[in-house]
Amino acid sequence: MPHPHEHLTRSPLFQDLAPHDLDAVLAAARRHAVRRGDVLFRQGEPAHIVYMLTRGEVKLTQIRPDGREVVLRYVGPGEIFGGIAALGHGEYPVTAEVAEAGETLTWDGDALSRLMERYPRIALRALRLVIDRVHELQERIVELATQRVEQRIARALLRLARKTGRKVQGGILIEMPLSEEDLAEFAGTTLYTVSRTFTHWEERGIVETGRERVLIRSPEGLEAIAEDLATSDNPSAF
Amino acid sequence: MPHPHEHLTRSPLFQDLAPHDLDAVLAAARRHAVRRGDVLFRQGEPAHIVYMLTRGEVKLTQIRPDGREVVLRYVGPGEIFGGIAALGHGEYPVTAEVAEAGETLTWDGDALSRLMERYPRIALRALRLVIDRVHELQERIVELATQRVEQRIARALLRLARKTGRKVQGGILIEMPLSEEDLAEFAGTTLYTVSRTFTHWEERGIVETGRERVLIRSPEGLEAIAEDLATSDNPSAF
DNA sequence: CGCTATTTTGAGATGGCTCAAGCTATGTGG
DNA sequence: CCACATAGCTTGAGCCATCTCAAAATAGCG
Repeated sequence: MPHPHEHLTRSPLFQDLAPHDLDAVLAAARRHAVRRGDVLFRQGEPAHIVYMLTRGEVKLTQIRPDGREVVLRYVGPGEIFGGIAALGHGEYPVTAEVAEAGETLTWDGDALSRLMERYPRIALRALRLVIDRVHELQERIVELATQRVEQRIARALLRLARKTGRKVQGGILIEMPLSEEDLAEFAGTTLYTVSRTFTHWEERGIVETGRERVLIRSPEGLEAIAEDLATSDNPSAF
Repeated sequence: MPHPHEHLTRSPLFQDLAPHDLDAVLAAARRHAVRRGDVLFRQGEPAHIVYMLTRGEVKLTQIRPDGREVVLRYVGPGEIFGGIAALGHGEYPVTAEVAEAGETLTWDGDALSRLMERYPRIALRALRLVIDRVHELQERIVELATQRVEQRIARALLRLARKTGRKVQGGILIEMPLSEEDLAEFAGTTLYTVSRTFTHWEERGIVETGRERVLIRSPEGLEAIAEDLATSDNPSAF
């Protein structure tokens, strides 16, 4: 096994802890392999456990009474999730489904609370992390309230690219199975509109898509759409 | 002057501190009267100061490049704001404007950080508060992504009623000047649609509105609309 | 090699926005 | 105290971006 602190130091949450204290944190954690499709917890369940993803990809969704699903966040390696509930109120506000196989570290919520009282820096770090999430969520609210679907899809893609994109020759590949329906639920639209948008973009050479696969050929083109700049190459399109 | 801890104990942030420690916190704070229209800070300014509102009402908005404004939150007495930025990154992500005159307590962000290291419970409390905000923001994202304008307006009103509503005979009065434009920016729509919606609701006896004034006559009616229950009294309306 | 999940495309309906214009309180200065 | 200005509210007409529903094409998977 590699250095046991490897995964922990990767997370901002534990960044300014001394190695000795990291041991204490690690000792309280458990390790689990997770597979695509696994549901780690469901919206409404009592929240006891805090997760950290070390490999893979997890999708956090909320399901409405009418069955419509909204993706609130894609979680990548090094990120914490579920903690937000386990430290706050009693229930998970979202459902966590594994989008790509990987591995998690888990803590008992109470144990983590105690660690935080002992190591206030963890609490402060956690606070900063959650604050970043607030900013991100606020940004999405503003987007949903003011932007058109095409711009929102562009932004959703760029966000995913930043998180799980890998540079390959010819563009940036989103390294996780991402269906058009997933993307629609992330951008707050329908799979039909995503499909049509992709068709247009493909004609303009901005993306290349396949079954659950997206390759961004022109990040600049996407940015331009996201920022609502006049798209000089074809102003009348759309 | 009344008991000096009065305002502090009102805030959940300092709830489980001993009186002696409260003194330390209060010593680091400054008090200011604020008037309607005052801008406490603007989006993009470097964030040094954390605010707590003890009286009045403050509106937090984000303004888009195109000039459109989105209301992200109404802050009522006892609530903290700005802290989210002062503890995290360097800039305020929103603009804070006083919607109703009142009074603030302010701290220097660094000073509060130090208080948190000294009293980890404050950090944990803060974490819980921010977590609550995350839940609220997530809820709004789901709303914006899935609900119709009428439902969103209903929910926006109910949220405001919970925060600043006062029971009067005949209903619940929102105790702050609230224009239809404000409400539109809060619900993610236009003032025209809000006006039309109010007209319908008024005909159905659900609300009573005046210049910057909203009285909710039938909270149940509003809830029904918010939950998208079939409105039995007039299913074909709208 | 057939089954199922994913994607595409068409046609049609519509919710909500935009723009334009008039209306009505509220406050202000003469 | 009145008349005028201003901010807020209402209403109409038209449009169009996006959703809905239906159906076919495609691509993996077992």
